[in-house]
Amino acid sequence: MNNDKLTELADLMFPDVTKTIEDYEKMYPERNLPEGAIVTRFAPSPTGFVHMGSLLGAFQAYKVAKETNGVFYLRIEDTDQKRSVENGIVGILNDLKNFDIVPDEGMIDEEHSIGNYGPYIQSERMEIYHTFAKDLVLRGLAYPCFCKPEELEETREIQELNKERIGYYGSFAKCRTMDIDEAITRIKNGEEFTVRLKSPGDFNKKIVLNDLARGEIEFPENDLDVILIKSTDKLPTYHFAHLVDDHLMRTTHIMRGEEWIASFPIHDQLFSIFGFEKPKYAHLGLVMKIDENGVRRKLSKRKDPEASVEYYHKEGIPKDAVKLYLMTIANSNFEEWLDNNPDGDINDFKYDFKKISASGTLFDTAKLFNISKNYFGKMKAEEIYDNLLVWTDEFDKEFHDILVKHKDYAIKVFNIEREVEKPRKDYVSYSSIKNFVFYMFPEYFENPNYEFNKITDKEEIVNILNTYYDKYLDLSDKDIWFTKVKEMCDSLGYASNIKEYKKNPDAYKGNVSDVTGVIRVSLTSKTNTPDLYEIMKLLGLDEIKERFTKCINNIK
RNA sequence: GGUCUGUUGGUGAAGCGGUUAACACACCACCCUCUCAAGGUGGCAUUCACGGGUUCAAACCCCGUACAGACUACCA
Repeated sequence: MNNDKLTELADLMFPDVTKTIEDYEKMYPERNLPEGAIVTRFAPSPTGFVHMGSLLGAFQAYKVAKETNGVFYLRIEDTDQKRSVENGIVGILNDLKNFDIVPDEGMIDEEHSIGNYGPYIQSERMEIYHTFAKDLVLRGLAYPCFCKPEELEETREIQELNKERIGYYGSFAKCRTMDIDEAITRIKNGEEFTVRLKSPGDFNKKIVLNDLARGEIEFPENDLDVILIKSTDKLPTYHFAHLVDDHLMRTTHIMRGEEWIASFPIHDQLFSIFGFEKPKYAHLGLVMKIDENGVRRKLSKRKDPEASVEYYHKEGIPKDAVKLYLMTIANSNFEEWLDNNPDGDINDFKYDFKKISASGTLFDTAKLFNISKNYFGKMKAEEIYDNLLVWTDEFDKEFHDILVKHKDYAIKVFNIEREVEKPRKDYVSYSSIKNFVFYMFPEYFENPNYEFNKITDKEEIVNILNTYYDKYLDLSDKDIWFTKVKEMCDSLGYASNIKEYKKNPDAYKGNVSDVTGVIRVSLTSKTNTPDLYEIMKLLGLDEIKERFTKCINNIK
C-alpha cells in the first residue's frame, strides 16, 4: 500500500538521484588484489596540516598496506565546512610526504586525484550518498526528520532530568512515526529536514566487535535514529560516509583512533542493513601529553607545537628518526626488533596488529631525541652536509651560504670523531648542529663570548696562551700534541697527570684539563667541544694565532 | 546519567597462573678521559590503581571500587 507513497517521498527527498546502488557496485568493483592484501586509508579533514596522532595512524595504515601489497589511499572528509582551510589538502599532502607517505590513490592536490574509486573528496560524492540514502527510504529504513535543533535540545534536557538515556530513539524519535503524507506535504512546503536512520536495533541485545588491537568488545545494539544526511547542505555525517565510502572504495581495514570505538554499533548496523561485507577494525590508542598542571590529556594541535607534524620538519629532526619513534609507539615489539637488527630497515619489520598498545601513549620527546641522536651517530659526514644544506636552504639562509662556501671544510668539521669505533652523538636535529659547530666558521667567530670557568685570571690566561704558542704548539701528531701540552703544564706548575693531581691537589696550580680548557675556550669560546686536537688541526696555525690574539685583546 | 576503553617504575613497555617483574629512554653514582658527547659498570617497581575472592601458588582468573579517557552533535 505504501510503496507508491514511499517512492514519492524518496523522489521528493532526493531529486538528484539518477543511479542505483547496483550501478555503483559495477562502477567500483572489488579490487583485484593478491591474497591477504590490505586496503587502508587516511581520511582527514582538509585542515592544512597533520596532527601527530593522525600521522601515527596514517603511518601504520600505510605500513600495513605496503607490507601486504595492498592499497593506501587518501580520502578528504570535507563534510564540515568549518574544518576546511584554503589549500588544506596540499598542506596535508606535504606533511605526509615529509614522512615518505605517498598515497597510492586519492587526492594529489586541491582538485585532482588518481585512482579508480573516486571521487576521493566527499563534497563531490553527494549523489552517491543520496543514492544509498534513498534506497534506505524506499525500504522504510530511513525517514525525513523535521525536528529543529531547539526541539532536540529540549528532549535532551528532559532526558537528562529524568536520568534517561540521551538520544533520538524510541518514543523520543518523534518523526520516526510520522505519516508519509504529512512528510510529503512538509517537504513540498519547503521545510528543511535531515535524513535519519530508522534503526532496527534493540538496546537489550548485544553485538560484538572483534577489534584487531583489543580483542572482543561487547556493546548493546544501536537503537539511535542517527542522522545520515544533514539538512542544510545535504552532506552525509561521518557514520554514513564511512559506510558508503569504505564500502565502495573497498577498504578492508579501518585503522582509526579509539575515540571511534563508541560509534562502532552504528557502523556495524549500517553495514548489516546493506548486507555489505564488514571491514576489520583496529582502534589505535590516543597520543597524550602531560600539560602544565600535570594532567594527562590528548595532545592538542592548538596548544602543543609538538602536536603538529610540521614542527619536526622545522626542527630538523630527520624524518627517518621520527618514523623510528612512531614505530616504537605503534608496535611495542619494534624496539626489541631494532636491537636485534641494528642495521635493519624499518620496512623489513613486520607490523603486528596484536602489538598495538591499547592505552594512550604519552608523547615522549626525550625518547624521540635519543632516537634522533643515534640516527645522526650513524650518518656519514657527507650525508649530514647534504641534508643540512637542504634544511638550511629552507630555514637558515645565512648558515646555508656559509656551508656552500666552505663545503669541504664543513664536511671535515662534521667528520670530527665520526667515522670511528664509537662515534660521538651530539647532534639531535639539523637545527641543533649550528650550536655545535659555529665556532669553526670565522663568520660566526667575530665577537665570541668566552666562557672561561676554571682559570679566569686574565694574566694567567695570557701567559698560558703566549707560552703555548711560542714554545709548545705542535700539530704534527695527536700524541706529540698532547705530550707538548703536558710538558707545558709541568713547566707552568700544573699537574700533567690528573691522578697525581687528585692525590695532592695543593701541590699544583691546577691540572692539564684546566690548561687545555683555556686553550679550548680561547679557540672556540666554549668549554665543551669535540676533540681539541682535531679542532686545532682543522683551524690551522694561522687561524689559531689569530684567535689567540683576539682572545688576549678581548679578555676582560 | 548511559555506553565503552584504559590503569605494571619519571616515560614507553614485556609479561597471559609458579620469573630475581625483561628491555629501552630518562635520572643518579662510579670508571674511562684534555672538556663534552659517546662507551663501560652499577643503582633506580619487595611490587604490578585499590578491596575482596578462586588457587598449594595471581601482575596474570572472577567480583566490586577508584581514577583517567572517549563517545553520548545536523564535528569528524
